[in-house]
Amino acid sequence: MQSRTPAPRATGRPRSAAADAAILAATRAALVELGWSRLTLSDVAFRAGVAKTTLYRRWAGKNELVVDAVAELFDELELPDRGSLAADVEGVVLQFAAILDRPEARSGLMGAVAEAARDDVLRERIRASIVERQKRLVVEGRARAQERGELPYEEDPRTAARTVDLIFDLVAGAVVHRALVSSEPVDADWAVSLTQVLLLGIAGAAQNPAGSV
Amino acid sequence: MQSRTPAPRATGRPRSAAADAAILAATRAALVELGWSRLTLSDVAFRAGVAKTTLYRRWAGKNELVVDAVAELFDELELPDRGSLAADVEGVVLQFAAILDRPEARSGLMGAVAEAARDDVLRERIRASIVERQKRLVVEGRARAQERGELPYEEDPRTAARTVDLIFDLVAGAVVHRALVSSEPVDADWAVSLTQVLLLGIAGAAQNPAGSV
DNA sequence: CGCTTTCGCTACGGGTCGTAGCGTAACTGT
DNA sequence: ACAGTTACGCTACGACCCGTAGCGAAAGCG
Repeated sequence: MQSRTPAPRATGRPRSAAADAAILAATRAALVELGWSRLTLSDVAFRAGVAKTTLYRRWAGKNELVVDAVAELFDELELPDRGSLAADVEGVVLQFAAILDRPEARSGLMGAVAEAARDDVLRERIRASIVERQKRLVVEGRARAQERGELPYEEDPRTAARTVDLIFDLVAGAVVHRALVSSEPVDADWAVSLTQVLLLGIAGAAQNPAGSV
Repeated sequence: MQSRTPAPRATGRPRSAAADAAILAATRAALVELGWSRLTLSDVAFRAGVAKTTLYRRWAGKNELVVDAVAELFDELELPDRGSLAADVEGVVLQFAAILDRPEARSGLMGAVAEAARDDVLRERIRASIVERQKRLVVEGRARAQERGELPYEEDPRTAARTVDLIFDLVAGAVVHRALVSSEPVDADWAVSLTQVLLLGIAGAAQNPAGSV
């Protein structure tokens, strides 16, 4: 979320926090109207009502700016206790899908990931500000399921971390792939089917025909 | 794979098939060296040894060109019979990961998906030439597992198609997300863990500690 | 009230875009 | 063999955006 200022100096004129918010909002608006490739920093600066040079003082370039602008979208993800692991998974899947339905998330997220293929610093920035922000939901839901007795406890913290990572990539990856690559809708039915496979496995899900409507 | 020529005319000078191959190869080379954003059509034309105008005669723009260039990468995916559903899944996951390890696939695929957020035609092109090309592997592996008795047959073709789509998005999405978003390695251990969750579900995989090494 | 940093503004060279125009090359049908 | 048709290579063009530099003014701190 932080622009890239290493340390806020104690002296001199402070940076306008309002400008930061305006710039990030303008970036999202530009993503909606123009998409990734046509988005220009000149345009963002105009929309935000700041000078173009101010933008370059805070962000190294388009990639970093968009990552920060998109990362904020995932702040609205929550995980209310819906009573069961299955219900929790279905809920978060639909929430996540709603975010990915917004054009600023689609083009911004994928554009940033594309650029990260050749930029180690950007890749780490994505991992820190987007991936970690979402992964907390898995940790939370998992702990809750363990309290309910729906999932076993894992003693070794390394094994536990690996499980969390796996579940996260499975769920988030499936939703992203379905919505953005396969271009098919993530609706309630699909969320139910996904959850069944996740909890029971492929064969188990086929026996229980709840996903077939 | 086809450029965009609606119908090959019977008269006049035919288009050079060699030029097509050279252009697509040059596109991949440019993706490796420059990435998505710095790739220019002028550069691709120079690498391929053709005039820039030739490029614009065959493809509408960068997006379409890259989709075609990247789609060819997935032709090398195969599904040899490894004896069990689990082994088949693990094998294809590692194959898929090997492709996604190549920089031309990383930046090209994600860049195209990013642009597809605001381009219906491009989205359909991705679906047709990349998604469908991969989905055949799921259909094949599934049929094989049904013959082995590892998976139940589904009579309703609509239900069956939905299952295939779900499994495809789960596996492909998980691999893509792990490799490109989470930026963590897709190795044999992870492939085993993924397969276990897919076949047995989360709880079932935790009981069988094969993925913990 | 000096010191420091940010901000808005203007201007600049450099690069890419996508297209137009022309002469030439390649292939087809009569 | 010849006319018809299409693809190709080449050059040139205006338009746009990039990222930076330089300036005076504004906003905090001691």
